[in-house]
Amino acid sequence: MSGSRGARDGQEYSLLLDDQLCFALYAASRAVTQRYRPLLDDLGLTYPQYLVLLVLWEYGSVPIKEIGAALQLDYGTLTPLIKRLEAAGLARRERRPDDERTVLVSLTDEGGDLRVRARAVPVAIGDAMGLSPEDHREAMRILRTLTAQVAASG
Amino acid sequence: MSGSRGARDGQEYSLLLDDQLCFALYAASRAVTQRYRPLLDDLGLTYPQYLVLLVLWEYGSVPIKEIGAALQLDYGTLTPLIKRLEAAGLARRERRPDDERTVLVSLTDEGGDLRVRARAVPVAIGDAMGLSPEDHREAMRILRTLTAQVAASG
DNA sequence: CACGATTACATTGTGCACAATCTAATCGCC
DNA sequence: GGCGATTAGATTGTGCACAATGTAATCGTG
Repeated sequence: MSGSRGARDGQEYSLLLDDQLCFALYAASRAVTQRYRPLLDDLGLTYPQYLVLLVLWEYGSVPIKEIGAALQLDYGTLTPLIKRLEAAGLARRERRPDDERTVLVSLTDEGGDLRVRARAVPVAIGDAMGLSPEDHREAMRILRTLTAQVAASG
Repeated sequence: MSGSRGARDGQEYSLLLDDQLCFALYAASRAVTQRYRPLLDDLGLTYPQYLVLLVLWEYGSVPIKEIGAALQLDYGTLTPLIKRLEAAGLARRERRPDDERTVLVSLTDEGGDLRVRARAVPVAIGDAMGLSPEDHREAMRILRTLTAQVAASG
């Protein structure tokens, strides 16, 4: 199991796959995304598209930059993604009149209506994760700490 | 088994981005991968390529199927990835003589040598995550629980 | 041994992620 | 008003992820 390896604060860092929190994180993230897939397929969405709609449902009309800030995604990801939402008739893109650099993304009626059908999604996912309320809270706390630390250490 | 959950035992599932553990997980995973990038760039690797090398360093000569089982990745991801490792001179691909269906992946000398330089990577990442030993253990436990539950609920 | 089923892998196509580079609109400052 | 710097966004290219489909080798059973 744990031999002589890099250590700090009594923690050991090996090159063994199963020892790595990073891999556990990466695997968990992909497993959850896969669990989302059949649910989101029914809505005609991918997981990142669903995330963009969460932002739009919450805030209404939003510049792409703010969507990127909320989701930590860049234009290279968002520009084509939002164009696909537009092609699907769920979102609209329009330049802000008083600043033509900014593209405001807003919901069509169809995109707004999807919110009702999406209500069941987080419930189903929360259920599938099968964590106790305490573990759920702990996971949120640790992941936020980790994300903040990792971002700050760059 | 823990039974049904939903909003039922005191947890609430909203459509608000910040409430969602799934998003925290997704964001944390990408943040960690980004933190890996500069470290792995020095080795000429991407994160998934690094994961494949972890498996090879640990087990030596491995069929693609087993690499996929260890990393939970399919052939569509692994076939081109391993071909890039081969093109970089780090890995070799050869058919198993007694079963020509199987492709055994093994390390070149150069791929083996990279292990020494990679030792510093998990240490740096563990350091950047900045979790206490207790939180680190808790995170591993919760993520494994979550991954197992989510996979089983499909 | 024949032959359908299975297995291991490859290929194709779509959609993220993200770095690097580019364009056009706006702002700051004189 | 003129002009360099900044800002918002688009584009291009590489590399995952993963579904769907295809192919060749092997196995199982009669």
